[in-house]
Amino acid sequence: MNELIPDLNKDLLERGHEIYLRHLSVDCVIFGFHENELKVLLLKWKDDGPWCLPGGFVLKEDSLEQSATRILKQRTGLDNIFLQQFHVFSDPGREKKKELFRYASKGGWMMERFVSIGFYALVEFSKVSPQADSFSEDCRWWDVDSVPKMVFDHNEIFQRALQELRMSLNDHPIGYELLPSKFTMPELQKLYETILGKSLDRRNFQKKMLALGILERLKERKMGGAHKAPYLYKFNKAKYDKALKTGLRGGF
Amino acid sequence: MNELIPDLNKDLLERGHEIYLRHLSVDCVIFGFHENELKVLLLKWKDDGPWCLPGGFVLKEDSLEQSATRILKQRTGLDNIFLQQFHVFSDPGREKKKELFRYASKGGWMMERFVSIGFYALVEFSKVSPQADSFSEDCRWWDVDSVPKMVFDHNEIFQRALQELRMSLNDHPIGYELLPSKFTMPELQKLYETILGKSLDRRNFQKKMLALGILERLKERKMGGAHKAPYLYKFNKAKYDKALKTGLRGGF
DNA sequence: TTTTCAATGTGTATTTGTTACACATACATA
DNA sequence: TATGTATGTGTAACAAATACACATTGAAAA
Repeated sequence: MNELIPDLNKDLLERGHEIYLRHLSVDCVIFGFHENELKVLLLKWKDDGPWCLPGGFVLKEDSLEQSATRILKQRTGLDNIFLQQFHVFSDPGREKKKELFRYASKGGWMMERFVSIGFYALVEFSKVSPQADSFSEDCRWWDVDSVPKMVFDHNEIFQRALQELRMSLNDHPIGYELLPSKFTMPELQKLYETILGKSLDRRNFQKKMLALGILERLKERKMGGAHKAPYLYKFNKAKYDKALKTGLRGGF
Repeated sequence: MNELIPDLNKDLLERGHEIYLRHLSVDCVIFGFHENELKVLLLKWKDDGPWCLPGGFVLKEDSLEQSATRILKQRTGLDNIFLQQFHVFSDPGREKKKELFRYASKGGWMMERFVSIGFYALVEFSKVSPQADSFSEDCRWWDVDSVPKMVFDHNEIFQRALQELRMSLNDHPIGYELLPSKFTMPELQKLYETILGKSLDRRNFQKKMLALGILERLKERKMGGAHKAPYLYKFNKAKYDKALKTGLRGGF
């Protein structure tokens, strides 16, 4: 439980409007990469409730980004997470069967309509310790290819996040937030293949990545594997950040 | 005045929360193209108030897209406008000097904090008849290179919209909404050059555009110019729409 | 009527980037 | 010590982007 932000309880569910902006929620699609699989962190509501995206509300004095950061801190224990606003979900009928949510009373603020801002986050899998809140009985990683049916429009939000992530891959570098600081070229390639959902040519991938000029090869090699030891690489953070801002591909 | 949606008046400004979602607004960056210049449609508040982006609020039963569509209909008279959600502006301090807005009383809902969803719209200049509302004394097109200082963070919203438009140009076709149905290749090129803010090679531009396979050359030529008459083209709408959805550039 | 001018239509060589593919190397295991 | 498999590297074929030149046309000027 975070001592600064009171965790939600039944009372707060009804009086949330005293500290949160009405009608606004934030849903986070938290991506991680582990054992060559792209993962997403999901919560499960108590009493055998449905799975859902980690989400929360917007404090009256916070921006959306601050709110998302707070929510991510609660679920992952991490600060300084890569965050990207990607879409606002505002279909008036998006919250189907909300009345079944047993923690909200009929007239409470939570039963009002919510417009939700979708963020996706990229985190280093090994640094995350999934944390459930007082409404959740479980919080764990799912493979992106087999996420369960979720509440409301959360499957749609997740799919949209994945689509945005894929598209951004063509113009922006990725990996710094998802991989450990030292990694091998095959690991980086697996990350790309996993996000894109298709396999790439090993040699051409290496050429392309190196041509971006954001990688530095270390003198070490990764030992312990059953085969030839691959080189370790790290990102040149300055060049990586510049590529994040300016984009990679020229176009017109 | 729209008969379905009551125009705002002083009373409604204070009781807006009865029909609108609190804390939520929509701001629209409406782009048009005229005489080889990219234009944006701005409003000016009455009594020599500041310039601002056309905006409005979200009816309790509407999605953001429906709200933006309604606002655009009011300002331009047009239906079926190309609309693109691009960013949410939620800095708690974004509405500087809001207390100077003389139409809102101190305790009224409008003086509460607003989070604004930015949309950009592309419209055919010649079809638009700019319409002020009861709060505005002027509504007109500005060249994107010389927009005036606007209220709150509206200059930032505008710049962000322009940036998003530029970036989308690399992956998505543009022109259908901004040009008349028949246009010449030089006109299309001018549109690209204006949005990108740089000049392009005439011959290579033509090759690239034709290679996209979304254009059809007509047998007519555009007569009346002082020089050789250029061919007229039109978009193949089906292929254009497909390219809008799937994107143009392969990437990985 | 003829000439001139400026913008349009079209083609080609060069450079750059992408794709496809093959062989040598090295580490752990057997 | 031999083996298998993943890694490191190079090159030819192909496609795309760029740079650049000359012929054509219509209006306007001479």
